[in-house]
Amino acid sequence: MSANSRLTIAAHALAWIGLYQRQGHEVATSEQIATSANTNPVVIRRLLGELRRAGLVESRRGAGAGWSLARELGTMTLLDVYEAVEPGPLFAMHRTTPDQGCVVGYGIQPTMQSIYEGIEETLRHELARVTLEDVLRDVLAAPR
Amino acid sequence: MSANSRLTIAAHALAWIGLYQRQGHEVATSEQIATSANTNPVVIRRLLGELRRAGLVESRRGAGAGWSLARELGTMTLLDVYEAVEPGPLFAMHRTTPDQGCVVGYGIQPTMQSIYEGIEETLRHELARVTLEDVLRDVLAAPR
DNA sequence: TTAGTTGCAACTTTCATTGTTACGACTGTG
DNA sequence: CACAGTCGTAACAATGAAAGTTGCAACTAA
Repeated sequence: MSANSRLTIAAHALAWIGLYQRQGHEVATSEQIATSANTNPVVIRRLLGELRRAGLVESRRGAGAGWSLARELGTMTLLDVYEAVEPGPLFAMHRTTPDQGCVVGYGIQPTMQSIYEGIEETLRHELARVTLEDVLRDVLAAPR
Repeated sequence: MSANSRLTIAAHALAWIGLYQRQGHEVATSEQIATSANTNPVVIRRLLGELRRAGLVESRRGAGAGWSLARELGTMTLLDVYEAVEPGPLFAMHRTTPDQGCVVGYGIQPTMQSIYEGIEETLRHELARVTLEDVLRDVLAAPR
């Protein structure tokens, strides 16, 4: 599966902003976050832009600009983040329509679709059980 | 998420072979399955090759060659298929190592890793609940 | 006014999957 | 034994998504 790292990077960014704010800073810049995540600031801005549309963060422009949390980390779950940054479904159907004249080709897509929907629902429940507060706590608890 | 269709196509192929055998045929060819799935026979042979390594199907060479099930559909779950055809993890880490000098950069990977492992375990349980017999039954029950 | 940062478009790079072609290996049938 | 049909597999092209990069206009605190 060609997994992408969007969820991971988004969680990283949120935890970073949250910690930075707890240290007394107002806003964090995409440059700082990109340095921590070892990637390009534009990648971070794109991701945070999606999180802003989902109401998880806010941005300020101009000098002394940057990003801040729109809600407490404890009220944000990985499901919120997942829905903000992951567009498509977990499993894909055939890239081309299967032979509709064949019994299997005809019935396979609705069948798999319904199975996949159930599985994705379970996945959502799992993601909803973890808050970003949990993530930050675990991050800080990592042994040095 | 760039979902791929390997699990879907593999389930399609297994259901097709299973149904074909119930109609009294010994083996199914990659050509026939490819026609039903509307793809290339080599794609099917590659996938079935992975399923053979996992002990789900058998192949016969020479004239009158083709593929047959190694086990009953009722004893095969989507988890068996998933493990046979999906190599990587569901979610990826950063593509480059995050800044190990940063507290978040240092702790984020172990943290997310452990969360993802729990989620994948749940996913496996869900996949294990569905047999290929279930899939074929649903496929045949699709309204015309 | 200036410096620092976001917002965003456009493009390139990278990578996995899928699709395609080609051909040797194998084996049942006549 | 020759032949036809199919698998097994390598090599390569095509496709598409994500990530990385560059450039610059817009904005705003100082």
